[in-house]
Formats: sequence, C-alpha cells, structure tokens
Amino acid sequence: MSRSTPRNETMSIARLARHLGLSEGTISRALNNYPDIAEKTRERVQKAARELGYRPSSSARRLARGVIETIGFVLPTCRTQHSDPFLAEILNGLATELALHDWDLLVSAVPDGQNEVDVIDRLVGSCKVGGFVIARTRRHDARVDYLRQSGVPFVVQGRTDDPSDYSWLDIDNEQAFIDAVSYLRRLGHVKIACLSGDPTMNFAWQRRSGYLHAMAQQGGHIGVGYLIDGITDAVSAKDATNRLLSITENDRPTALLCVTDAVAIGAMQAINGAGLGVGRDISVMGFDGLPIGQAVHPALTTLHQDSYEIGREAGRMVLGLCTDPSSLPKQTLWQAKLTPRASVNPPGTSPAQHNQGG
Amino acid sequence: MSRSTPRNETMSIARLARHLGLSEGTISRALNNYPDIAEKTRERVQKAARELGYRPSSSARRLARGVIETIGFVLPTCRTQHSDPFLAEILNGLATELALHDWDLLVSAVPDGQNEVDVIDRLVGSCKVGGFVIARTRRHDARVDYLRQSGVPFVVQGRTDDPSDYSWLDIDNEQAFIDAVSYLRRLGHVKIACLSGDPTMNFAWQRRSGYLHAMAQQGGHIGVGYLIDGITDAVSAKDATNRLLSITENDRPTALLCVTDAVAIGAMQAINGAGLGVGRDISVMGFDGLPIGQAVHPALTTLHQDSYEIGREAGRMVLGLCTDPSSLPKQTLWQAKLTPRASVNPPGTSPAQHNQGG
DNA sequence: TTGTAGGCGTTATCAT
DNA sequence: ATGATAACGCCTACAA
Repeated sequence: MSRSTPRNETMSIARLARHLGLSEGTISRALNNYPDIAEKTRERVQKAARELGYRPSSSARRLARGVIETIGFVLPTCRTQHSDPFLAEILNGLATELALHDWDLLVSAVPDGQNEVDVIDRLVGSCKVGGFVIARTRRHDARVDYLRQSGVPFVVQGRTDDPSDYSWLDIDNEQAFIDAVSYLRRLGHVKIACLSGDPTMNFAWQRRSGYLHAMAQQGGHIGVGYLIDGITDAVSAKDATNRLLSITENDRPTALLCVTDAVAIGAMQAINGAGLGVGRDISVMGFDGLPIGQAVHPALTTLHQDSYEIGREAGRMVLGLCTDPSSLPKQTLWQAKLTPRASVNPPGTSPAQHNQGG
Repeated sequence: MSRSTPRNETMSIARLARHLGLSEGTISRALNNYPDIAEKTRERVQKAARELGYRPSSSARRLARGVIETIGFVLPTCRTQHSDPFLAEILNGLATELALHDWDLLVSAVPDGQNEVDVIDRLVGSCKVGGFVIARTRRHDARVDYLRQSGVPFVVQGRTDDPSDYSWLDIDNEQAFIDAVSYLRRLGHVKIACLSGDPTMNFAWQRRSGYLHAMAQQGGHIGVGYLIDGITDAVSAKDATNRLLSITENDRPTALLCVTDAVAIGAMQAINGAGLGVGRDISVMGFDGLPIGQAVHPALTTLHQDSYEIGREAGRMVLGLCTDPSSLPKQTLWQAKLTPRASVNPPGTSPAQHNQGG
C-alpha cells in the first residue's frame, strides 16, 4: 500500500501540529487564511502542509462545518431510450463549473424497483447532497414536486407545466419551432408536417405547441396525419415518415419538422429509401445540432443548443442558490440557433438549385 | 436555511436516544443490526427511526468508520469529440451497481488548465473517493500510471499497452475486427479497407491491429490508401471515404471496416452521395451497435457491445477491490457480437439479392 | 497572536 | 443486553 506521504498514517492537522510545535487550532486557522494569524506562521504552516502532502478530509470538514458542498444529479431512467447525446455534455459542463468552486457532483442512477423520487430523497435525507440539478423534465414531474416542498436548493434543466416558483434553465423550445415554421413559410412551404416526441416530456410538448401556434398564425396547412406524436428515436421516425409518404402526392407535406436530430435522421432515411430526395421533394429540419447532422447527406438543417454551456449555467445557478439561501428563484431562457443547411430548400427545388450548406 | 425535516434540527442518533430513553451506543448498534441487541429493542429503535425520518449522516459515518464508500469517475476531457454515446450508458450501469450496495459515484470534470491526473490526485488526496473507474483508455495512459503507484483500488474500462498488473474490463477489440474480416472474406470480399480511429486510443489501436493481422492471415488485399487513421467522427469519415472512392474502380475496396458506428454512418453518406450503393458497390461495417444503425438505410452491420453491462461489471469489479483489499487484479475480456444487417453483402451483389436484415 | 476545549454525528471498546 | 467513554479530523468560540 503506497501513499503520498512517505510512511505511516495519513497526514492530518494533528500531525502537522505536532510536527510544527503548534496547536491544532492555529494550524486550522492558518490553512483557512484567518486574519488573526501571524503572516510568518501562516506561511510556515502552509509550506509544511504542501510539503507533507496534507489534504483536508472532506468528511471531517463537512461534519464540523455542517456544509455539504455536493450537488446531486440523478441519471434519467430511460434505459430503452439509449444514449441521450446531451447527457455527457451537460454533466461535463456541470461538473466543470462545480469543480471550479471545489464542489462535488454526486451522480446516481435509479435501480429497478425504485423511482427517481426515492433516490433523491435518500440522497437528501442522508445529507449526501446539498442541492440538486435535474434534467429531462416532464410536464408534470414528481421530482420537481418533491424538491419544491423539500426546501433543498435545486435547478431544473427544462421546466414543468407550472414553472413559476423555482429555478430553471431552458431552451425556448416553443419559439424555436415558431422560428422553424416561419423559416419554412418564408421559403414557400405550406404543407408542413411534424414528428413530435413523447408528449409527457415538456421539451417535446413545447416544440409541438410552437408548431401548432405558428402554423395557425402563419397560414400553414396541417393535413390529416401531419402531426405524429410519440416519435422518440430514428427507428420510430422511419416508420412514421413512411406513413407520411403514403399520402397521395398532392396532399403530402413538402416539409417535415422533427423534434430531434435523431428523429430527423430516421426521417431522412425513410425519404431516401422511398426514392425521394431530402431537400428536394421533402425538406427536413431537426433540433439539437448533433455533429452527425453535418455528415448526413444532405446536411441537416437544425436548431442548435449548446449542452455544455447549459450544464455550466445550471452549475452557476445551483451554486448561487446553495451559497446564498436567501436568493430568489432565477429563470433563464436561451434561444436555439437556427442553422440552415442543405436539407431544407424551397418546395419544388430542382437538384441543380440545391443548397450547399454544411 | 431550509432543511428536509419539517422544523428544527436534523434527526440524529442523539435525538433518537433521548426520545427513546436509550444510550447512543445502543441506538447505533440496533440500527446496524448488531447481534447483541434485544430483538424487542432493535424493533423499537428501527420503528422510531423510520417514523422520525432518521437518516445517518454519511460524513459522520465515514469519519468514524474510516471508510469512504464512494467511487470516482473523471469525465473524458474531449470536448471536441462531442457526445460519446457510451458515456451515459456506462455511468448508468456503474451508478446502478454502486447504488445497489449503497456506494456513491462522484463524477468530476477536468477544468481548463488542469489535467486528468491532477483531478484524480485531488479526489484521492482529500479522501473524497476510495476507488476509481476510468474510461476511454489510451495506449499509454498517465491516469493508469498514477493510480498504479497510488495504491488506490481502480478499474479500467479498456486497457493500456501493458495491462498486466491491474484490473481492467475490455471488449476484445482485436478479435472483433478479426471476426469482421473473416466474415467479409467468407462472403467473398478481398479488397477490404479500414477507417481507423485515433491511434493513441487503445480501442482504436486494437481494432486496427485486428484488421491488419486478419488481412495478412486470411489473404485479404490492402491496397494503397486502404488504411486511414485518425477518423473519429462522421465528418472526417465522409472525407476519408471520398478519398477511397476516388480510387479507380478496379483497385477500389469492396468492403469498408469502420472503427465506430458514427464513422460508418459518415462513410455511408459519402458512398450514397457519390451515387454508389452501400451493401452493393461497397459493404460497410461499424462497431458499437448504436440504435441509429437500425434506422439508416441500409441498416448497418455492426459489432455490438453493451455499455450498460460494461458499467455494471466495472462497478462489481471496483467494489470487489475496495471491499476486499487483498483481492488480486481481475481482468475481464468480453466478445463483441457480430450483428449482420443489410449494409454488408457479397461483392457484386445486385439490388435484387440485397440482404433484408434489420 | 496563539492555545484550549467543546462539538459535529457516528462507531467501537470497554465495562456493567 | 445496555451504558459510558473515547475516538474519527476538523472547526470555532473563548480564554490567555
């Protein structure tokens, strides 16, 4: 068993104190930069601590100070819905922001037979975390209900139906899909279909609402079967798109708004598979800005969001709540960035006129 | 300052003891199911604890017991290489396994200006974690070097060049690509190209070696420009594939082995974009088993690995090391599962003979 | 400016 | 079978 200290037990304040011939209290205050310590002593102590490889025990410190300095994050429980491409990015941003302030991120999963609230409750109850960040928010979300009444500081990435009295950080999904419809309408599209996601997930619901509102306001045409709910991945997207393609040519949409890039890619495959041209016969838009959208052919027009920055900001927000408990709920809304590429063109575009975006 | 208990201070053993008229020691032993406690007392204590919402403070417990019961995981630092689809799955499996044993998972990122070893060292030094899991292992990996000499129990997902004296869990990448070449050779392919990844990442290097060995042993032909390194995403894959397609038709490969599914999808787009048929003019194989591989057209033949189970097993292994420090390093090698779909066919296959896999 | 002492919540070792 | 008592490592009045 090797350690960073040459031999024997782990370095502690008590050992430092003995080593330097000072009292434990002095050591502690010197290390924590208390003002009432002689400059010479402080330097001597900090030097010795550095040289002897002293690291404060976070358990002891937390116990003594009554703080936790740890944020909890419960991984979304959707094992079927393989690999949320965002999660890693959000975690990266969140953990980075927390690390910058010497806070920790405790990540937990939901074992079979338990639900997310159980897990959150256990983490909070055993004082393992002092705050929470949650993601993949549903329209009604039991986690938010629980946290709201628990008094634990928390930040929601996304938001619920009734997002008035807690802190959240969301993309303006509704506005993004309104922008998308405007963009398509300006290009001349009228018959615009929509592959919508799981309607219990609020991001999907918001995008769906944006589509419906914008279509009504801007004179788009929603034909029979144009709005298909429950499309969550490329596979179901392919089936749904095939249903759209079976509509007679006159009534068939000329543009297709997809709730995510993954769904859009499935739709593109169906269109190609039917011998039609994406961006020619049917324009396709996605949402997320995944890198793969630049590699597919034609390149995918999308609404881009920066999930790393979302994680960073969630970190800033939750740190604010935890360190200043009197702070009021803060709500942040970011706009997605419409990124035109080759998968969207005016209806009836011939191959030669194709967009060259990428 | 808010708390989860309705009012006043948090519930502790001391309060329980006063409430029940017992001593703190008795409460502690009753809660921890020591054998020398009267059955009646134990039940009375546990009932009261439940009703009063008692939760042990993990800081206090860790301090007293000298254990940590937390595993560290440092997120790969590749912000360019957006969204590793595995990470979320691995974390899910790992956190699930740890939660089953009441251990925690501490996830950390690497802020700009620090390196991964600094982060690991800080977590270990401040007694925040008692063990480590690392992923995305490089051929030479400073994290492994550090952990090896540190004495901290750790498990590597993947392995380094010299994987003799520590615990790891890996997919048999070399064998998988040997199997892939065998499969293609049996179908009649001779001219087989390979889009290989970052050669400093061991998984990419292993797959590359498998390709080279199998091609040599099984009489495949590696033409000029057939082996392209450094392909890490769909975008670079598209460029590289276009280079392959510019080879005169006689010398052009009839099959293309890709280091990942994401790379394979980029390759497919390039082939389609050039007016050629995937699975007809050129067969394409990937590695991972991403769901999107079933949605692309034609469906992608791939080597499948279950990243959730990899995370679970990594959790089991690291728990074993932490709870039984005398246990020897354990090394686990899993085979990837070759999953035939429509993107691979015998060379010179006409459209009518196409595979129907999915 | 420094030392002393008590406490944070839990566990473990003695007695009883 | 239970009750004292002393750790665990650190922080923080208060005293000197």
